[in-house]
Amino acid sequence: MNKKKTGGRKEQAIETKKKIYETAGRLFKKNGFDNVSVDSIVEAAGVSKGSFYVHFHSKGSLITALGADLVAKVDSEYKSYFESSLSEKKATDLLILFAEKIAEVIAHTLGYDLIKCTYQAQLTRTINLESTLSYNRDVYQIFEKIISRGIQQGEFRHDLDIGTVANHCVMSIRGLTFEWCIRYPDFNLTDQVVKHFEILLSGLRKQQPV
Amino acid sequence: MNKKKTGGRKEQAIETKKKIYETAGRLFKKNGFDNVSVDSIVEAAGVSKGSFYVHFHSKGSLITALGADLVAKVDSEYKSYFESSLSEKKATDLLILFAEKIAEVIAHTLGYDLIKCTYQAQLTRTINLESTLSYNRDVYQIFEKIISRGIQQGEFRHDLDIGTVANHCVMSIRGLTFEWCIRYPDFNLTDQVVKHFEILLSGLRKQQPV
DNA sequence: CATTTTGACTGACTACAGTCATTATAATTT
DNA sequence: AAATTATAATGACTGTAGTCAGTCAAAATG
Repeated sequence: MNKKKTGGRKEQAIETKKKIYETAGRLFKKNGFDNVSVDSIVEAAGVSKGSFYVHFHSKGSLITALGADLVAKVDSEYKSYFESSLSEKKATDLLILFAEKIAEVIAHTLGYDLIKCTYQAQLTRTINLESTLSYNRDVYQIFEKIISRGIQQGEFRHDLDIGTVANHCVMSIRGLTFEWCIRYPDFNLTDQVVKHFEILLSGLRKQQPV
Repeated sequence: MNKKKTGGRKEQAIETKKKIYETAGRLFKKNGFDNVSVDSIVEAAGVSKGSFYVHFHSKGSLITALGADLVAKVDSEYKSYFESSLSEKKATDLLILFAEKIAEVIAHTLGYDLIKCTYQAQLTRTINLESTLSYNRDVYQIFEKIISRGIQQGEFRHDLDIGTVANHCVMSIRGLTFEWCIRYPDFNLTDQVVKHFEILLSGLRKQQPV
């Protein structure tokens, strides 16, 4: 089954992993994540099932890896946009715009199937949490910057703990994304995220203790 | 296998369902939700596997049903507490207290295993969403009352849409609970929920547009 | 060059959730 | 009472993720 054209076991192993990864990507794209079994992947890739598990901890971790690649492609694009807009726009608007952008990427670029499978994998703990949290690290940092800018510009309260707030922003989005998954398709993620951030921004209290 | 002591097929069916339900409850309690298979339940209950699926749509829906029973037991107790405290305490404090109480019930009374399995079942859509949302209906209504009271008492802004805000409160808790599941045990649900509601209450903006 | 070690690779295997054609029998109709 | 209908119950079956003892060849060691 193995062509020995490229000598070296290391190179061969990388080749095998790539073959599984690309075959899986193709099949997932064609049939959706739920309709592709590990058996069908390894058959199409021409490797054994055991080999699959040499290279990936689980089906979920393969899906997560594919997702991470997809995220990486999109990430850089809006990251630079928001960092360059930091001084031009109001932090309030920027915060909402950013949250909205993320929601759109989740709902349309990544899509329901991928997110659902990723969230399932996280619940079954078949993937290392790090790989997911690293998705969110960039997002977290942009939130930090927007919030910190908002404080500097006197838009936001001075007593905010930037890290805590940024963290809750990320968690809010992840939470709403979970809600979106379980209510899909009767839940507009973008609308709800925007609404949520508006509430978060303005608070409920009538008078602000400054 | 079936004793005919109680005549009537209906009664017999109810008996069978109860037997499965109680056996499952016992086994889950002993071994945890992840370590009990449908096979082991039906074997211990002395019924066939097919019979299990006559009475329950899936393993997840059985677990959800058990959870609903557990929730029902706890619910009434704190429900009355919060409704009776409505006029005595500040809405702000009550909102945080209530959110905290829910977090505690989730983390300690219901527990990680149950919640995780329920969330998994929701993602795989093996249960009807209604059964879960009905958990949250009571919670939702208490949030509505607290918020509405807060508006009346002049504590909260008048332009709030009560339904929307109450809904986002429920979603925040569910979202943070999901986060708790994937980070368990390195995430203190109660602390994070309280923190989140504090941010939600006070908002980020320095000045409140009233 | 000969030997040992490493680790990629294999595929039959297990464990599990969920399905379905079939059977048995209580309830209903004639 | 006999025939019909409805449905609870059955268990062998399917499809799937993940495992593991064993194979084999490349790399390291002497």
